[in-house]
Amino acid sequence: MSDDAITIGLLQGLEPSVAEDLLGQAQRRIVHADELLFTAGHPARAVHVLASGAAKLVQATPSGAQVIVKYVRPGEVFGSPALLDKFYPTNAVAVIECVELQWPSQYVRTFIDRYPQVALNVIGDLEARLREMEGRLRDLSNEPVEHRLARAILKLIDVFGLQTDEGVEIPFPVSRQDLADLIGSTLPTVSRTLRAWETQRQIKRSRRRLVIADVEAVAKVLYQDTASGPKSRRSHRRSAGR
Amino acid sequence: MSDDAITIGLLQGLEPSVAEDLLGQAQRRIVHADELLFTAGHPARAVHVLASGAAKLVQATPSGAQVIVKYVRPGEVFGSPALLDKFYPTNAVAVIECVELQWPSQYVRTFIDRYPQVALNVIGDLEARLREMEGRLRDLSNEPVEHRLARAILKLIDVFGLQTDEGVEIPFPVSRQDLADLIGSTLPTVSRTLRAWETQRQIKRSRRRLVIADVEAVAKVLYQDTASGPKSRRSHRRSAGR
DNA sequence: CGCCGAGTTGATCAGGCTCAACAAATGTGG
DNA sequence: CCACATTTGTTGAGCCTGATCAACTCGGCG
Repeated sequence: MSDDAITIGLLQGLEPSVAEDLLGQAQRRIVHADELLFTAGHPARAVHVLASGAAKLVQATPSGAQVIVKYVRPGEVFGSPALLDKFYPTNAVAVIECVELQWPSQYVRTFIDRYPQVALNVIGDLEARLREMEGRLRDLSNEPVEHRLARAILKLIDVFGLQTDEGVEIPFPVSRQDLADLIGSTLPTVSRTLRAWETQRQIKRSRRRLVIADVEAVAKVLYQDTASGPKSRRSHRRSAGR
Repeated sequence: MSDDAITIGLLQGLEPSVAEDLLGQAQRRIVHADELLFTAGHPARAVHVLASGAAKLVQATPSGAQVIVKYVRPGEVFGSPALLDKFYPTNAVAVIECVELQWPSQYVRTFIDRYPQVALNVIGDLEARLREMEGRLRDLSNEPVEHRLARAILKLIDVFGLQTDEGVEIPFPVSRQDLADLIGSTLPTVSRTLRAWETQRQIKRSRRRLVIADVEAVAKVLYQDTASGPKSRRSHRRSAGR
């Protein structure tokens, strides 16, 4: 590939020459941090993939609150509503400088007609997102804030984490508000929880970046309740299993 | 079509003869109420569509709680992980007697190669589900139980509602526990809320079915807080936009 | 060096979960 | 067809997590 070292899901399983061809057709664009890649409600005219950087898909609620639907990593397809001539359902915001590839939806559709594998690749990405959303729904329904926060951070590590000498770093700014929007909580609550972990040396912050010194310790939050009482709450939600 | 009056999303946009062909290849099966259509964790070998009836996709959490990921209506594709040789991520339970069509994943894939429109149809269904999940995530993050319940019921009406002389009926049993699992709440809370509406004549129950006498009244819950104080809570979640 | 947005932290309070006991409805057997 | 068993729904009391409000601190940037 004549490109970055990322693997573009959209092109998987295609003959190298074909992939090359499709890649050549892409519109390439640089988007700076905090700029919009696309806007909720606008007609979706193109299918998007990041070549580098990272972006978040954000939905604003009528009441002014925000929900971060997803952090997009390089290689992942987003904006696929374009294939159906729908509208973008979210804002896409670059969290650091990105290189973005775009294909006009019309073009992708004709490409799919010739190489249906492309459609399967899109289906794969959508399925993965659906699984992820199901998981988040489950968490939001049943888990306390502390667990949801731990999961969110572990997920960020898994997807974006870079090993440094200080620990694993998330290579873009993630504010407390971002984390709150990600787990359906509030800034003060996230701050408190995170602060506790910070004093326990599990996590720190260096120049606007999140650095996780002890990933295992964060994971452990999910199993043993951190400190307080040994009484597990929220147990009796359903008396008998089917 | 040689079939029920439902429209199968999977076959949209295909030549009638082609659709007929694919339909003929389907494995047809009757599933009784409360029986499993497929089981979470098992390898997904087929793509599914309901010809009639209704099913729920249910995930069990380790702690024994359940989450209803989705109610499936006739014509909708489910079990699409099969296309990628994955595992079913949920249980699928018939909520009333269903007629189910199945296509072996292998077969669907070859069919997609010939008629890529089928893949686009799957993508359409997946996108719709993703939008739905995003909405639920938003609700779960920001809305009180009462609103979530109203939304869930309105959605059920929209998808499955049948007009009767008593009002709009959901044509299969929906327990309080089901509703709780759907909105991420608990049986007692749902019961209380629903009871309040029942005494206000917005909703009743007749032989295990939910009957909504006054749909507008339920919708109104979303705008004006039902009874209590006129003070809207959860307003200050985010001070300034953007 | 002082400003400004982001983060910290305390105090307060309430939505809704938990526990628990009772009532209603559905199903079963005599 | 009625009595009992089992499941589902109702309702009360109490409490806890986490939201809200608000004041203050920190850190980066002009």
